[in-house]
Amino acid sequence: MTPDELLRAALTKAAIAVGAPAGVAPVLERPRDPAHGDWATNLALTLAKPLGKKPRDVAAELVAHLDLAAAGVSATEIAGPGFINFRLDAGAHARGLADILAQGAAYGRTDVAQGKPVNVEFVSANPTGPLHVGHGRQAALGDAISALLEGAGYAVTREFYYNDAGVQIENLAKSLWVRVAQAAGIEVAIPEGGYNGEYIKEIAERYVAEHGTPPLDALRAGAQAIAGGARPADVALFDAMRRFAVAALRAEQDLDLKAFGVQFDVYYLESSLYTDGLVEETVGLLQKGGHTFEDDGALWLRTTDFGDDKDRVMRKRDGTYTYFVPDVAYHVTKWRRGFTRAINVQGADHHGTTARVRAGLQALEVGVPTGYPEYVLHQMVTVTRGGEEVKISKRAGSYVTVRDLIDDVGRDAVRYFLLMRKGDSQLVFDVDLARSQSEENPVYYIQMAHARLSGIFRVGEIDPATITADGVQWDALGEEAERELVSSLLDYPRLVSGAAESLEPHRVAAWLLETARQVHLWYHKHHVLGEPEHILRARLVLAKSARQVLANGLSLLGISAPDRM
RNA sequence: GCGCGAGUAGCUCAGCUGGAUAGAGCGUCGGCCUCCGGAGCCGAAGGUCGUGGGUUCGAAUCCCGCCUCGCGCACCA
Repeated sequence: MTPDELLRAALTKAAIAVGAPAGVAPVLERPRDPAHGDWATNLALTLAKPLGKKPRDVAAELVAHLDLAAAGVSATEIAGPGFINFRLDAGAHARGLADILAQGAAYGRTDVAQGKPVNVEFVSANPTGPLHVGHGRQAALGDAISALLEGAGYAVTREFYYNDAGVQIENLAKSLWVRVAQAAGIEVAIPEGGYNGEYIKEIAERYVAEHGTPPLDALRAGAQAIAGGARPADVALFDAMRRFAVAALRAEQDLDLKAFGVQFDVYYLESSLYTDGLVEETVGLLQKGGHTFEDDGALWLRTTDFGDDKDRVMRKRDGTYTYFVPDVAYHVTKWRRGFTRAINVQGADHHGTTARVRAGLQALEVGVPTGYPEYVLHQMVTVTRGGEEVKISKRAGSYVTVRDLIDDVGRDAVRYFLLMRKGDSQLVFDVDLARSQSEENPVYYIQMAHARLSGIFRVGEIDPATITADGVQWDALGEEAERELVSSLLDYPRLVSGAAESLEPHRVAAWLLETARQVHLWYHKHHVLGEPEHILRARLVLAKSARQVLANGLSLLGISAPDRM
C-alpha cells in the first residue's frame, strides 16, 4: 500500500467510529501550500451536515479516533473551516519510492480500461499538400492521447482518414494538369480553388520525367476545360494525373510523419467507402430509419431531430453526396469494427461538423451512443521567428511545414511545444526559444534534469541496476527539497490518470516542467556522491526514481530522455 | 445574429473536475555563489481571476446576463 492509501484506510476507520454512514470514501488532496503538510482532507466538512455537528468539532473527533501509527502520520492539524492536515513522518512519505523502483517503466500505468478498444483518429489531412503546423499539433496531440490511453489499459488503434475522393482532390488534379501544361509552354492559370504551392511544380516535373509530356493538343484542350471550370475530356489522362498527385503527396506526408515519429495502425481511404458500397448502404439505412426527406431536388437528413441546429443535405441536386455522408458511413465502420470508443482529434475550424456526424449516427438507429465519436478540438497555431509572426498562406503556397520545424528545432522540441498548452487555447510556437540550448527552453530544461540524474550514476561509476529499495533508511530523505520532489513523483500516477481521463496531455507537459524544476533545485542544494553511506544510498534511490518517472512522462509525449546532452 | 472556445501578475501560461492566504517561468528590484555538469541560488514587489448577478459552509472552477478577441455557421471539405 502506498502512503496515501494507508492514510485513507485509517481515515475511513475513524470516520465510521465517529458515526459516518457506511461507504464513506475520504478524499485526500495535496495542499497547495507545503506548510500545510503532505496531505489534507475535507472529510469533516462533508460529514458535518449528516452528523449535525460543526465541521471543526467533527474534525477533532476524527483526529481523536485516528490511528496515527498505522497511517504513518507524524502530525495533524485542524485548519480553516475544518480541514485536517497531515504531515507524514519522513520515512512513511519516502517509502513510496520503492513502488517506483519496483514498477520501473510501468510506473503510472494502470489497467482500468482492461483492454477496451478505442480508435483515435488524427491528422487526417487531405492529400493535397504537405503537413503544416496545425497538422503537427494534431499529430502530437493524437499520439500523446493514444499513449495516455494505452497507459490506462486501452487497446488503441491510431487511425488516419484520407479524404481522397472529394472536390479538393479534383482541384489537386487540375492544378497538376495546369503545371504540366505550363511546363510544356501552354499558357494557363491555376483555377479557382486550386493549389499554388511550389510542391505542385515539383510533382509536375516528376510526372513528366516518369511519364513523358502528354500529347500537346490533349493538354491544351484540358487546360481550356479547366479554365472554364470543367474537367478535361481525356478522362484516362486526368485520372492518371490525379492518382499520381495523390500518391506523391501521400508519400510526402508519410515522410513528414516518419520524421515526427508518429506511426499509424490504419490508413482508411474515403474512396474505399464508395467502392465498397458503404456510402450507398448508409444512405439506404438512413432512409429506412425515416429521418430523411426530399426537397428542392435534394435528399435531406433531418439532423434537427438529433440536436443539430438545421437540417442537412445528403444528396445534392446533381446527384453527388455531400461530404458528411461518407463521414457518417466512415464512423459506422468504426462502430462495426468494434470500437466502443472513438476519439477524433481535429482543428476547431471543423467543429461545425461534429453535430452532424453524431446526428447522422443517431439517425441510423444502430445502437451508437449519443456522444459518439468524442471530439478533441484544438485552436490555431501561430509561429514566431525573430519576434515576428511567420505568415501562413495556403493560397500563396507559403507554409510552415512540420518538416521545416523539425529540421529547424528537432523532433523533441516540436513535440513539447505543440503539447505544452491545452488544446483549447491558441498556441504560439516560438522557434527561437525552441531552438535555444538554455534553461529558458522547457524541453531542454526537462531533458537536462534527466541527463543530470544520469550523470550522477555515470560520474559515481554506479550501475543504476544495483540500486534497490532494500534496506534504505527512508527518513534520510528529510530535506525540504527532497520531500517536495518525492511528493511530485508520488503524484505522477494520479496526474497521468487525470490526463488520460480528460484527454489533456498538456498536464503531463506541465508536470514534467515542475518536476524538472524540483530536480534542479534538489541537485543544486544537496550532493549525492561523497555523502555518508546511508544518505548516499537513499539519495541514489531518489535520483533513480526521479530519472525513471521523468523518462516515463517524456515517453508519453513521444520525447526522448537523453542521458547526456 | 446563432454556436463553440478564450479572457488569471508587466509578458507567456498552469490551476489536479467546488476547497484554505490563486501559482510557475520570463521580466523588474535587492542580496549571495562559481560547487557531481555549463549564470546558478535566496528573497521581494507585482492580482477586483473580463464584468454584473445567482447557487452553498466555500466559486477562477457550476448556472444566467453583458463586454472583448478567435474560430465556425454551404446543395465546399
